[in-house]
Amino acid sequence: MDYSYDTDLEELCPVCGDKVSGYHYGLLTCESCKGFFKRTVQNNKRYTCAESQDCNIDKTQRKRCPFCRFQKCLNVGMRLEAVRADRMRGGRNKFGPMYKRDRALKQQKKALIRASGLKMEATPPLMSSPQPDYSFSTALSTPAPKNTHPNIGTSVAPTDYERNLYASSSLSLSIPIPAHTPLPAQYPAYPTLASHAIKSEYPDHYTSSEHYTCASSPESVPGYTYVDQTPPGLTVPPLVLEFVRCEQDELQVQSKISAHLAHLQQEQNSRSERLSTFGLMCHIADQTLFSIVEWARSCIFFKELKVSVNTSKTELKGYFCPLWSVCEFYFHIHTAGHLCPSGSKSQIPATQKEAGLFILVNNPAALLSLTADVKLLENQPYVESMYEQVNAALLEYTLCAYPQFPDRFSQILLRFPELRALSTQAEDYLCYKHLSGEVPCNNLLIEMLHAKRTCI
DNA sequence: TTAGCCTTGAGG
DNA sequence: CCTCAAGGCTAA
Repeated sequence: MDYSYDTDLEELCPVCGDKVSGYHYGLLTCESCKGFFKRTVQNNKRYTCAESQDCNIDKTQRKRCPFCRFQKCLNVGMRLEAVRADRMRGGRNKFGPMYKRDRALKQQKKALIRASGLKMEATPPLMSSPQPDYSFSTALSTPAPKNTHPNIGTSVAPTDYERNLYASSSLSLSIPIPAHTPLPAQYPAYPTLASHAIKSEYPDHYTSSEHYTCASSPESVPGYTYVDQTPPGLTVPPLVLEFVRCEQDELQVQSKISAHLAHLQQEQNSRSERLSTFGLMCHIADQTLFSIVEWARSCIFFKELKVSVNTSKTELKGYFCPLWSVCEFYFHIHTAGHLCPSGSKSQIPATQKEAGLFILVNNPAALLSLTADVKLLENQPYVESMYEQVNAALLEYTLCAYPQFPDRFSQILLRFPELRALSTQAEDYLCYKHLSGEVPCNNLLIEMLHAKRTCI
């Protein structure tokens, strides 16, 4: 058996890129960053940066600027509260279940990629490439002979940058393994933002609050199963696989949101006039949107379109429409199921099963939702070809993953009008709130809304 | 101060 | 029992 796919997925320390030695203080890191983080927090160390607080941290330079190294530790999501105040050794902390879940997700992803890699060698899956110039392989900058299906598992060597992207996984890895296999599909694909406060294990030197809000309460995570093997008969289209690979690391996204909420909580405590619940929701939505933009930037199609948060407003204008579509799609999926206050009316998805249907194919489906805006784009042929490819991949995937539900694909497509109606409602509501001055300043949501309305 | 290796101990 | 993430130790 060829396990070379494993090395593609081998984890690198998100702080310095060194080899990971296990879960430390909230996520997978190397031994040295673990030690560094521990020393810093335990001894309440304060560093200063000799440069402009944006030093590059990698394996060779990590010793140069402890300030930026610690900053990066926090940014990638290492948890202060995992450092023990009483210095007790051994045992387990409340992050245990979180680590376990993360392991299970990674395992699943690995199995999926490996299985489909092996499959592809045997039988190249179908995929339409109406315009060879814009084929998937072109998007990956690897020339592929005409009429030969590109095999991303073997023919494409990812760049270091891409390797890093692949190394981290899953904002919402939820590629289904067919119905008979027990799967964590019942899990929220996105952290449940329960307002569950856990007590810090360490007296707080870094924030004024004694409590941190945990994005997902680890002890409330229900049981799940490891999936060591992808069931036979499942062929995952390379494109879907590519989406799986470029998904973001769920633990990191989780802890970023958690850190953001802790920060907000702190601000709330010190501010004279507090944010409304709606204002808080806007902040959370903003955080989510940032993650989406990050995802979009790593997505091969958007890479081709050179989407960047740094591109100028005019440049962005053209891309905001599709980007917005993706965002609204994500936003609704993630908010509908997990962020909406209980009792609030959420039209999608109606049942758990449907929730699964949506979440499971969210990336290709998000791209499919571009269709309505295709005409507004400059690089129309490219987008159209991309649409075709995503379409074909999703169709193929649903047919393979759910052979017992041959109309799954059309079911998904049928949901789009509903989604669009919902997002229009959400936009109107947001506009109304914005006009009445209730949306916090510098809100990315509003910025995107503006961009969208001006470009239509 | 760093980072590789060692010891510990709750939870499975 | 075993696992594995905490803290501890120590040579460079």
